[in-house]
Amino acid sequence: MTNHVYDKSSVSSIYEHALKLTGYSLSEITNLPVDIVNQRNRGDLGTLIEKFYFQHTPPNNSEPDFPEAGLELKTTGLKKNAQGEFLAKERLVLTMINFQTITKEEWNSSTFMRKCKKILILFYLFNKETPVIDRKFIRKPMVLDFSPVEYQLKDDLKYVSRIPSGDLAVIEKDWYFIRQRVLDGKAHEISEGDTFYLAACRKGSGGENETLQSQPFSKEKAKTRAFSFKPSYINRILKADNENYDSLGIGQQLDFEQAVRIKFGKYIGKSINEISKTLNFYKLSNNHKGFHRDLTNRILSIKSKKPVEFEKAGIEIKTIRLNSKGLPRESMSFPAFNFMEIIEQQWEDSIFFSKLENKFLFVVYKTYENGNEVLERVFFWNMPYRDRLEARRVWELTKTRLIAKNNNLPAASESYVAHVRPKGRDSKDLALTPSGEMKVKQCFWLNKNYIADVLTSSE
DNA sequence: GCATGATCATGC
DNA sequence: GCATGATCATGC
Repeated sequence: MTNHVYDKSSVSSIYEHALKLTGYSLSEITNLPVDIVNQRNRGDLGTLIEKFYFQHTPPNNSEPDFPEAGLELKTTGLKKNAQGEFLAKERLVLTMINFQTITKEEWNSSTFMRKCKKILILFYLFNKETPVIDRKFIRKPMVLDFSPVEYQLKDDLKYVSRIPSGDLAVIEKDWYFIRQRVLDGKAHEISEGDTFYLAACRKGSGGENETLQSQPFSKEKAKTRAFSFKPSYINRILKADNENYDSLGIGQQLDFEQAVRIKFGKYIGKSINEISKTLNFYKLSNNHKGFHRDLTNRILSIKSKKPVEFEKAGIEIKTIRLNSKGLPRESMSFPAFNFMEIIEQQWEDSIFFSKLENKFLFVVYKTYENGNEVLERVFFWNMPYRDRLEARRVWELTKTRLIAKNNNLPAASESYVAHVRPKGRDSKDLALTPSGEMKVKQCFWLNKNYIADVLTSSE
């Protein structure tokens, strides 16, 4: 058994103790009681770590797990992507949102800050097949500190990762946005996609058993929610190679909406030709399929694929081109999926799922009858929950058919929201299907009629 | 060489 | 005219 070899009132001592877990799983580094090892559902890894590794019982109130040190402990799963990088498996849930009390709080003295001002994060390698006690902590833990930079007198704690003041401003604004929804009696309309880095995610069982909460300024019951960091934000923390990205300067002085307005404002209503001339960027060839997308990046004056703030917030930039009737010319494509992989996957682990959870920046160009194409409007959008359920249905249909060795995948006529279509370089860009047949790579698409409705309803 | 965002082409 | 199939250019 592990002894109390650390000081519960010291962040650095707790951190040093946590550091010794690196490279090991809980079962490797502690002698767990037999009943825990044999238990089928062993429960939450964070709780087990506190109990059996730290020999610590956290207070059952709004204090952090280690009250004397002011430190909250979190464990979170990582997974490897195709490029071999470790990515957050899911959002990092921080603390429950109390609709009754948040309306009376201010950010600096909020329940959130009281509990989460300093967070010790332990990263383990997620694998569905591996029991939680056998999951290895594959990288050094990290302490995330929400204290404003100016209050830090000395920085001798090398492991502390201070949240940059620009990010802190975004997070604070996100927090106030969520509070405002409750003040407006709209807690039931809150969605994870409303905000940028800090989100109000659903918590507890969904479906029929879901328990709903009352809210102070409306009779409507609202879903239980918790504050969380978006996976995209955790991934930025993990990589921290921000110097390779262009920044829009979003932070204390500038928020996302303002930044977008500043960048695009002067070009709204202008023709492609005019914008092209102003930015000295023209079609690179007669058949430059990505021209509008590339022009959009020029408008944002970025060289990287997207601004670093968009990377952190998980914002996807998509261009939509409308015909003279105001209808999208094309459906909207997503990355090609792997036939053999999808049949093993759960919806929540799919690429399509994570893409649809993202926020989108839609950049809309419209061609008028005289042939003039104009930058029409730019706006942020999130797919409503009910439509994500429909997209899920299409995804599940795809999976089911592939498993049944039926390669007729869902067509646009089968769903209001999404369909499956080829996404290859050419007719030779094939991939193996479960039926054994090679088939041109495919991807999920959002139907153009669906996009048309999204545009109409967001006007 | 390949993933990606996107557009082109065809047949009903 | 539209749904579906096919393919393109770019950038890393």
